[in-house]
Amino acid sequence: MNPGSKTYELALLFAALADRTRLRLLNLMNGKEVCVCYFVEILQQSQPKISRHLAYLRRAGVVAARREGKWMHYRMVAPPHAGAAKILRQTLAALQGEKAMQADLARFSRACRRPQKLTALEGAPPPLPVGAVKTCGTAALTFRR
Amino acid sequence: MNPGSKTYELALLFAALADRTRLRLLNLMNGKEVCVCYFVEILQQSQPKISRHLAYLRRAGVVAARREGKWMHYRMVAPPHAGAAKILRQTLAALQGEKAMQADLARFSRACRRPQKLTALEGAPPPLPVGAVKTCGTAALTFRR
DNA sequence: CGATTATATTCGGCTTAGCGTATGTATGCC
DNA sequence: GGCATACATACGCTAAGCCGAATATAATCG
Repeated sequence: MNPGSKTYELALLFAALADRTRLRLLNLMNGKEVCVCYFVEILQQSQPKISRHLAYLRRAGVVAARREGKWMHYRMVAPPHAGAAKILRQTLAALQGEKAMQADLARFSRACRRPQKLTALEGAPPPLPVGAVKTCGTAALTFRR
Repeated sequence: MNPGSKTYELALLFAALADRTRLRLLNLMNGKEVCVCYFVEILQQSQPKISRHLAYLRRAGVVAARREGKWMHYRMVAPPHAGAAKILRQTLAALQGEKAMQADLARFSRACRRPQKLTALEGAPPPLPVGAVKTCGTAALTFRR
């Protein structure tokens, strides 16, 4: 299959990436599968707002969701288009250079280390590296650190 | 200077790329400086529409313009952010795989070879490879805001 | 000067995005 | 069943994008 012959709309990927909140979400999902409650806690944004942006990413085919009881886990999905996947990888790499993104990740690992300090995360399932969970078909993405 | 420490908004670049017409324009500008009349002719879109999208790209800092008499030439400019520049390059490379983009380029070179066949391009300055034109620093533009 | 050419901007309408708020839905627990 | 939790979606709003049509600007030409 020639990856260039597919009529994949690159513009749709860019529309999905054209929002700061969504970039922050993707940065947090880089390499792991994350529960929604973590996004709400780390980004300090309202739950409906987080959920709406996750839905946007899901409709754009950039992420996939998995239910585990009450909780929903989100992970990145490799775009079928090779060029799009490369752009996404490049984007994640660029985000890692931003101080705000690094701060998000720092808050994230802090929350993971001491979930008891955040009552909002009591009993919440911890994030797992992508691949550690059976994802029933949809390919997950592993971006290098 | 750490390229990642700058507060460059990646989301703005993605917003600029999140439109099919603008991607086509960028694809045509890849490596050369192009006169607006060529865009109108190749894309077969109205002149105001082309001009508006070029203005969008200009405001996003992705392209720059140079006036030559009646004509305006547009060229791409490298984003100051290293990661953004990489993403832009990657995007251009991905576009080259699309058949529609290849068709645009084919129409382009055909128009360049026989400008007399297209009365709309009679006397229009031909596109030039980037670097072949003196761009006079930043003073190339005289747009009112 | 006026006329023409090339390009830019404005205007009005339509569509969509993004937000806060409220409400719906799915699951688990008693 | 009833209730709580975790998340998703609908609603109403404002802002912005995109478009065609009309108009403005800038340079050239006679």
